Order: sequence, then C-alpha cells, then structure tokens
Amino acid sequence: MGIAAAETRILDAAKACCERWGIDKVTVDDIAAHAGVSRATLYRLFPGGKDVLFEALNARERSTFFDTLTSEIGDTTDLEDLVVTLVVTATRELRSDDHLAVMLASEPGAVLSELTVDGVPQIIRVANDYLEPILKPFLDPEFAEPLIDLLVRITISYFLAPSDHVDLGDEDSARAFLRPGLAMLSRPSAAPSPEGAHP
Amino acid sequence: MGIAAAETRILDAAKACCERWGIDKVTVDDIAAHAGVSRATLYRLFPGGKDVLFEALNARERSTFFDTLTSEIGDTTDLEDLVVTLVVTATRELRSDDHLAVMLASEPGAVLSELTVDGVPQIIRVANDYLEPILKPFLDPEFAEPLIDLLVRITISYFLAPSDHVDLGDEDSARAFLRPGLAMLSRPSAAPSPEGAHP
DNA sequence: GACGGTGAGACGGATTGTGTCTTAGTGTCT
DNA sequence: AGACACTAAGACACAATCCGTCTCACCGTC
Repeated sequence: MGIAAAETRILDAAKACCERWGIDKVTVDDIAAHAGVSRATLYRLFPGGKDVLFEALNARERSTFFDTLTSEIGDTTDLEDLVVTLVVTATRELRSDDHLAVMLASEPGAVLSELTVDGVPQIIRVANDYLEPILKPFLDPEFAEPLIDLLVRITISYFLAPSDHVDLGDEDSARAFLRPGLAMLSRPSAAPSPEGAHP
Repeated sequence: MGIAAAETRILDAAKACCERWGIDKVTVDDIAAHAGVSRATLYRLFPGGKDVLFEALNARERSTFFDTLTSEIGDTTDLEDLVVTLVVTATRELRSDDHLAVMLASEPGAVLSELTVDGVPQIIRVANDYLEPILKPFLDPEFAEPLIDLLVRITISYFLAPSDHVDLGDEDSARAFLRPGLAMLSRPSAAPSPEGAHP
C-alpha cells in the first residue's frame, strides 16, 4: 500500500471514529484499529501523534469543503448565481457533516471537541478570506469587505439556528431571500446603508 | 427533588450518555454531569458505582420493554392477534432503541458493551420466560414450549437480520407471515412436525 | 440551631492512553 | 540468496483519566 493511501485511510478512520464517539473520546488505538494499521505506522506517518493527526484531518476537511465550493461555482459570472450557489452549497456541506463546523472553527494548533460560540469568529475569518477574492471583483470596492462579511455572518447564523422563514440549503428559498439585497448591489451607489438609495 | 426522581434522572442520563458515546466510553462523571447531579449523589443513590447503575438501568429497560408488551396485548384472547401484536411490538421496541437488545442480552452481573452472538441465548431465555405464561393457555401443552421457543427465535432472527421478504415490525406483513403457522395450531393434533397432520 | 440532603472537590489506587522503542515477519528489488 | 523498506505486534515508562471514597461547606426544613 502506498504511503498516501495509508494516510488517507488513517484520516478516514479518524473521521469515522470521531463521528462514532466524538473527538474527546477517541483514542489513537481506536483510529489505528479502524484504519487496519498498527500504532507504529500511525506514529510514523503522523509524527507527534494525536495532535498532528487531527491537525491534518482539519486541513483536509477544510480543503475539501472549499474545493467543493470552488468547483460548484465553476465559471459562474452572475453575481446572484454566484452568491446563491456559495450560500446553498456551504449550508448543505455544513449540514451533511456534524464535525465540519468544528473543523472550520478550530484554529491551527488547537483541537476543539465541540462547537461553541468561541469558534464562530474563526469560521467567519476563514470564510471571509476565502470569499473575498471571489466576490470582490463584483462589488463596489468601497463596500466589498463589509458586504462579504455580512453574507458570511448571515449564512453561518442560519446554519447554527435554522429559521422557519428561509432555508439557505434550498436554492429557491435562498435565492428569494438573497435577491433583494443583491438587487441593491447592482447599483453600486446604492449600497445597503440606512440612508437608502439616491438614483 | 425526590430520591426516586433523582434516580430516574440519573438512569435517563446514563441511557442518553450510552446512546451518545457507547457504553464503554461513558464515565461516571459524564452521567452525573448530564443528570445535573454531583458524583457524590450518584454514588449515594447507586452504591457500588458504575456496575450497580448499569444493572439498575438494565432492569428498568427490561421492565419497560415487557410492560409495553403486556399493555399492548391488553386483553386480547385471539391467538393470532396475540402473537402478531407480541411480535410486531417487540420488533418495533427493539428497533427503536439501539441498546435495548444489549440490555436484554446481558445477564445480571455482567455489563455488555455491544451485542454479540454470545448474548442471544440470554435474550431467548428471557423472552421464553415472559411468553410462556401468556401463550401456553392457547397451545397444545405437548408442543407449547418448543413452539414458543420457535416464535422467539424467529422474531429475534428477523430483528438481527432483516429480510426483504417480511417486516415483522409491520403488522400486515407479520400477520401474513405468521398466519400459516398459526393456522396449523388451531388443530392441536397438527403440530408442525415433519410427519405432517393426521386429521 | 440541629438535621438531612446536596455540590464541589481532594485523595490514592487502578485503569487506560500515549509516545517511543525493539523485534520479527513480509514482500520487493538486485 | 541477500539487502532493503515497510509493517504488525507488543513491551515499556510516563502521563492522563477514571473510579470510589472521603471531607467539607452550603442550603432548605423543622
């Protein structure tokens, strides 16, 4: 078996064990056993043990999360389509994996066991970093960053606390919800500020 | 808070923690915390600690399992209805609680962590003991015990290994499946033995 | 104020997990 | 055949966790 394949298997095992027992109940033996690998091999591939292993798992999950987003938007050039796809895909990904939010919430070096409000700033930061290069070209430079930040916060909020009024995992619902705000942006001078538009 | 209420809360917490982490990952602290009770209180109410606690949980789950069965059959006097209700209810109860089968499989004094084939004999024994006083009056005394035993084994087998052909958690399916065998029993002389009936 | 019940937490001992190491086994390449 | 890389298994010492018991301070009731 190739080394890369073994690493993948171990990371898969770590993920599976996490889903089964929760991160703070998993042992290295559990993971090694589930991966069909000896502890020695695990420590050789991930020198440093548990911490390094979960660090690698975090990095991988984070990557695939954003890779999925990137591949999902493809070469979309319409702002509304872009935003809707991003929000819907991210929401679905977060919902489909209980621990993904924890991964995104844990900053390098620390291993969170469950998602608390303390991790939210980290998610917001990471999501902003990802979105800015994608969305900035479509936005008035003056308001781009606060707008992207707002979009991130809205998405995360509706993930953490689903609403009866809108389902950001559903494309139609998300589009209807986001359209009014996006429509305003098509007129850069009319950024969504309390004083309203001046046509 | 009453003592009984505290005991109930602790047992509920133990059950919840088991479902969350699995029995071999749960600690007394987990249970006490989840029950909103200090370890001291837990040990006062369950002297002996973990073993005694899980013993009590086993006893309680076992009781409610059979109590549900008993209340479900009510005063049914028709053999077919009786058997169908018993089988369907038991199957549904077993399916609705992942750990119930483990509880039934663990004999007093031992605490199983997962359901293995080793526990099956215990389930069969307990189920036989419960069913015999209920079903014996309806059956030819000569064949009552082996028939009840067979019924138990069939139910357990279809729970452990669901079949595409019959769903013993569905009343119609179970009835259609059990009827032929039950019909034979309405003629006591025609017990299901290889040599067939002699009318 | 005496009293029963409780939470918080300290404690020693037992158990389990961690990270490193050695050893023996296996398959590959020369 | 022999050198080599890789691995599973497990021994080992150390650390962390857990267990069961204990003490003590606290609170509501009588």
